[in-house]
Amino acid sequence: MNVFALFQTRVADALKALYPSLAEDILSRIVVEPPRDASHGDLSTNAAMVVAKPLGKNPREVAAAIAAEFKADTGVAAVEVAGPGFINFRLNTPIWHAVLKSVATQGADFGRADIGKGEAVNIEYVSANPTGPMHVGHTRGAVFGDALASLMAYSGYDVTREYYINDAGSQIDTLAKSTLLRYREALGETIEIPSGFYPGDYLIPVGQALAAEFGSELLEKSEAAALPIVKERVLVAMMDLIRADLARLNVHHDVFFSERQLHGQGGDIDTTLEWLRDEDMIYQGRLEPPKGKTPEDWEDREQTLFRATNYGDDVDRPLVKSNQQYTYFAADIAYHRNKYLRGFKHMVNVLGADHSGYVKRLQAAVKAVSHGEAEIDVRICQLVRLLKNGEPFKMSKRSGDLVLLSDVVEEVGADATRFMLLYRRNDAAMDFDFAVVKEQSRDNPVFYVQYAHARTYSVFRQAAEKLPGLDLGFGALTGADLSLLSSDADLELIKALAQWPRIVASAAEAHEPHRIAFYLYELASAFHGFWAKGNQDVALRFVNADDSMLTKARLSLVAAVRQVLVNGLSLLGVSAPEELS
RNA sequence: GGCCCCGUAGCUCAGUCGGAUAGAGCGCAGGAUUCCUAAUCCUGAGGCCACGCGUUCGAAUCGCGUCGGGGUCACCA
Repeated sequence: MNVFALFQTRVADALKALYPSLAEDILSRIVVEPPRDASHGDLSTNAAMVVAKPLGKNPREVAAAIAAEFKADTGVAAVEVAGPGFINFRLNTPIWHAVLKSVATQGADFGRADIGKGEAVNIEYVSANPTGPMHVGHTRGAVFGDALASLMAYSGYDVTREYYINDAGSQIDTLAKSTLLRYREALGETIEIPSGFYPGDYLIPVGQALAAEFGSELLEKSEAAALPIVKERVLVAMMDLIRADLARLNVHHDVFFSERQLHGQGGDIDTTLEWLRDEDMIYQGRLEPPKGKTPEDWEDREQTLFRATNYGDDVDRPLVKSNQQYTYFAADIAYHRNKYLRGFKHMVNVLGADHSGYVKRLQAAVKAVSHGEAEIDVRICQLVRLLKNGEPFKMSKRSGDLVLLSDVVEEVGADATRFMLLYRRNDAAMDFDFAVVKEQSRDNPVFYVQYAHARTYSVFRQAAEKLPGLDLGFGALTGADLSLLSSDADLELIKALAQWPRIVASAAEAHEPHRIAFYLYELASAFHGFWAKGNQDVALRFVNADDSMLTKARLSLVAAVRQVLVNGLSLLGVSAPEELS
């Protein structure tokens, strides 16, 4: 039950009855939300101000007319016009008790919405090159994409979580060569790793596995013959490594899409370019060097260009390199056409800040290959600066100069890592201080929220102890007399719960999972606040040994808080422990 | 030089498809535990929302410009 959506509809209906000429798209701009100042009431709407202009009427006049429609409503205790034309509603308590009831009956589905209407959305995230283990730079995008996917699935989209494996470029050739060296090392040779190769220890076991599988057989082949075999093995090994790293963070994908399958004669890239040519989206031409500084090896040449400028990009983009291979972008156009042909009209890509220059051409590509039928939202995750006590972070590394994702998870745990990364807007750079994130204290919102959840279990333990005969089962609680929950403190907490569905909807629409994290913090705060009131006022305790009826009602409130905390934490992929150790 | 992101309390950040007196945590000052976990709560101080101009009933939010921080700029992926 979403109280806000309910009144949005009712206000819109009232307006339609009053002014039949109003267009639907104007009505859709009406917002019903809690007023900033709670003393203004429970709900507030800008409806009158939104429609006043198209109607050519005074906002306060319209507001008064709408308000009159609700005067006789039994659910509405008071309705008044305020300020420039806000309409404020104060609701009667049975509505809030109905919300509480619906949390119990809907359970994990309380907050689930159907804004996606079952439409397919493809969310691509991580897509790190399979050349080694995941490092911290990948972590934010991984967590963000994963949480966004959960959020959109919860909001009625048919979500596919996808990982694009960049397994076709020259980096992969270098990876194979590096692995071949490790293979020779495993056979007893002393090797030296040239600069430009991948020096990481993680290739040693791959070399050993090759030695175990092939003995010295590969040495007898030419490098050209051996490399493809090595490449197959090392790609599998690297993807296993990456999947294992992601699993540590509780990040998962449905589809791993290989770039290599797009290449080759008659492959998707060929057919896509042919199609683009037929559509006159490709031409042979020259590019201007970038303004400001010309690259030293700039070569003015005629090349195959995609008309990206026709679709909002700043320049047309090359599709074929000077060595006649396809550019990365050519493959990416084919890839996104493939997504479109698989039925995705909604796509989301989660990219790192270093790819922000890539956004426009990606949007251009999607627009072109779908004739404008598909849309792609590119979410950029800004850089994360690693700190320890305010100092730039260094730690012992197992490979290269990079701090690994697995190091971070080992150091602070998956829950804290995920929550902290999701407790920031994705498009703002952030600091990640290990000392703060590790500290299980008030500084750390993840423990604050988990503590609130654990406290709900504590309440039930207490109830079982103090009222041994009391039935605390689900059936008993749904039968509780909720009208006993009439204090301001009770209602305040229920109203916090009532926010959940609209928070989910707004977060899903905006593709902003951090709103979930902030809401959970607020709900936890409301719950901790209620708890503290019980210290002052016995009547506000959850457990009252001499009043089992009130206790039951309060316990159903506690159960509802727990349910919403669980619903939110599970969207974020953060655990909800019954006790903090 | 072009493009993208950011600039809000001492610090870290919410709030931004225009809405009422701009919020939270930390830090600072003070207070709460005979009673459900004080890993908690309550009170207080603290702001030209970087700056200027504009759009209108109304701007932290939208537009233009300036300043400051970060990212990025054919033939890498």
